[in-house]
Amino acid sequence: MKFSKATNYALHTMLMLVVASPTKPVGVQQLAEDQGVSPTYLSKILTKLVKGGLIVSVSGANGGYRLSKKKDEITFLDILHAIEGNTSLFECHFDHGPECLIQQVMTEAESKMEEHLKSTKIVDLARKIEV
Amino acid sequence: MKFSKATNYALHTMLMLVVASPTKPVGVQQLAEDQGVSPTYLSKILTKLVKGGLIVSVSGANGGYRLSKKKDEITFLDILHAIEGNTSLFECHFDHGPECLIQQVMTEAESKMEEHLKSTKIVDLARKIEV
DNA sequence: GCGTGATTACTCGGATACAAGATGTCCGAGTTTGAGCGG
DNA sequence: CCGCTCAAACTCGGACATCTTGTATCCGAGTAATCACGC
Repeated sequence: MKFSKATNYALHTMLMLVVASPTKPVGVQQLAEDQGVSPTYLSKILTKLVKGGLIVSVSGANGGYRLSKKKDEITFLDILHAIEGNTSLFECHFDHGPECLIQQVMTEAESKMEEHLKSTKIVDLARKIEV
Repeated sequence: MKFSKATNYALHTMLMLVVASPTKPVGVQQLAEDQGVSPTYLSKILTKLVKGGLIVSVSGANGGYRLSKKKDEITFLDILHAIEGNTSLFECHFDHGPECLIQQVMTEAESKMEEHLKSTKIVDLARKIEV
């Protein structure tokens, strides 16, 4: 039970894209170099962000990735769900009655975390950095 | 990023032990049978709970496992930490400055979840069941 | 009846096996930009 | 100067390779209760 490295890469990449120019795409090579990752692997992660609707890819020369929408709409939770999937962290596999009490508690706990991730946007961090 | 099945087994086992008699130990075979798991595997999980100080094992005939302390002290978080370890869920591997802003947000979110797990005790569920 | 030994019912720990997911790498295919070249 | 072609710079997607982790099984060792047997 840990967040994957891919999540870490995705979060940092998104932060870079928010700081960067909104019109000009940033190449995967530069993003990868800044984080010390291979470009091919990073592109796999970014593909998930594309499918999640957070960024768009611009192919061809001078291509790369840029944000797909207004940057003040992107929350941490959006990124997490794009990478890790949006399934529940805990799933009781038994079939003891309609509702497992343990499941309920775990789901509530998860919601507490998600609430916080939903209320925090990356652009907030970007502002702190730019100061 | 998911809680393991072992966590599910551990939580349900702890619930059974809380409901059971506090003096008489419960055998692994019965616990395993109730959950449809192999006894040998479940014993591995319970060993973690023993090391975590939540339960004690009684060897020999009529042996098994029982709670090690007052049952109204055992929280969900105790069990989770015993099984999953008590390391942070998210760890930024870069060394960009003393504190990673992303790390801070993730740690805060995790704390929200842990707060809830810490404030919920298994005995609360046991009371609901016995009604 | 009582002690002693054997049997039985348990847990414990290590070794092992298997499956799935995370983490990367490699390569071919498609796409756009831009340079070069001929008219 | 214009248009065409071609190379270069990109991303995209699938197919692998590897490593770690979760899940699970098997077996021998130790331990305590119980039963059997002999005194």
